[in-house]
Amino acid sequence: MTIDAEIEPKPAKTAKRDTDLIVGERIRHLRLARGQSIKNLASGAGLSTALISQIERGISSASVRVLAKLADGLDIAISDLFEPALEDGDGDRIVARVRDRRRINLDATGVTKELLTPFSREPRLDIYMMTIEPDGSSGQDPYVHQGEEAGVVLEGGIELYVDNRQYILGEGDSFRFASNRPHRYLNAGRKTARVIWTLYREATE
Amino acid sequence: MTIDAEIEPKPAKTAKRDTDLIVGERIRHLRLARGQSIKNLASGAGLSTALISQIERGISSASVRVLAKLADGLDIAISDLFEPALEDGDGDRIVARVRDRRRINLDATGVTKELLTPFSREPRLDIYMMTIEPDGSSGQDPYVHQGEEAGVVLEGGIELYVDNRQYILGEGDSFRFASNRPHRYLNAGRKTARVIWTLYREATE
DNA sequence: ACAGTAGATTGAAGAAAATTAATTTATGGG
DNA sequence: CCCATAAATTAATTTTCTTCAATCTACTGT
Repeated sequence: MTIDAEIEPKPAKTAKRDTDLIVGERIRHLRLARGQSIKNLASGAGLSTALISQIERGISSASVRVLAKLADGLDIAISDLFEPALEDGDGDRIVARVRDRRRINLDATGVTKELLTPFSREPRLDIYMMTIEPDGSSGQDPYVHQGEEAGVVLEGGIELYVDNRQYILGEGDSFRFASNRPHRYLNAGRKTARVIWTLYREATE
Repeated sequence: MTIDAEIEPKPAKTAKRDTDLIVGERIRHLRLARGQSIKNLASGAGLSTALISQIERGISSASVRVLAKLADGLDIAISDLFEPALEDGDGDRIVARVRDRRRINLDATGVTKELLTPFSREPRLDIYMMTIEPDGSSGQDPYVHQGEEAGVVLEGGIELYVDNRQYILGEGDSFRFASNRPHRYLNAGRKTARVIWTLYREATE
């Protein structure tokens, strides 16, 4: 009988070993992005150059105290060092060209909706250009959904209803509200209205 | 309206000495919120009970490696330990009038920034109108902060730099990126540029 | 009330690591 | 080459981290 004294109780530390390296690379990236040398950052943060060198290479695991000093020296929040990396792997583009704009179909009448921001699979912060003809509206039933929205009237005017309250907006006026409050809009004027409309929605997990 | 002449001299060394304690209290709070004992968390995270006790009391400054294990044991992201708790206080207005727009002062040269959306104490989804004169720019050092931003060029053109990559934007072009990627902008053209700039930031405590 | 007991937390000393200061290697102009 | 700047290495010190013992708290039964 073979006695296997080695027991493997731990369920594999998933990618946790790499956290130091990920954080280190993030720090190095941020430092280089603003043209700082290790020595420069070290004096700004009150740390030694050797430590920063090791942290950036993933050899050393920085403590909260050190992270706080580094964040101060880099003028960022500590949490920025741990936010999911969006470095290069994401397929989301940064720029969208005017000729590539997507037109969104709506059941609303007399309304054209164009997505201005680069297309992404996950809805996040998006900007739309809404063109609302006279008598055009979002439809009979108010919208209720997640997220937050805001906008600016560029031309013309609209009537915005939020929680059954009416707001009359002219050129240059703006609005913002949580999207879970019932809302709808209407162009009661004689001129075509153009509105910059922005939406923010959390990524669905 | 009275002009508030109070000056904030310096954000000072914002609570850097207390970061360990703040993080510790956050961990303790999270642990107790799910009815875990130190021992329980220790075995789940693969750490000693004494260490967790010291971290929670602010006596010890946890390293990134330890933070990763704790976050795993608490089933949260590391950044959650540094993000301020968000709350929903809503006394904010829905509409802002064009005549009430607030102008924001910048150290950037040749740039005017106007807040279009209704003012709120907590920054959330905000829309700005940026007017960038020829040769105007965001300044020498790139910005790095939390949140996400997007925008549309209404008139003129700008050069946008994200992660040291250059994007040249003309009228109607748009952009979107996570604000923790180093970014800056510049108007290299001869015409004044006007850009709708939107920002979304989680509520800060 | 009083032991007794079990679970939870804290304290102390040695092992392991992070951190500093000093040195060495590498890189790039005049 | 020589000087200046940046990054990596080495050795000494400080701090974190673990193991284990001690203290504390809450509850049980008599």
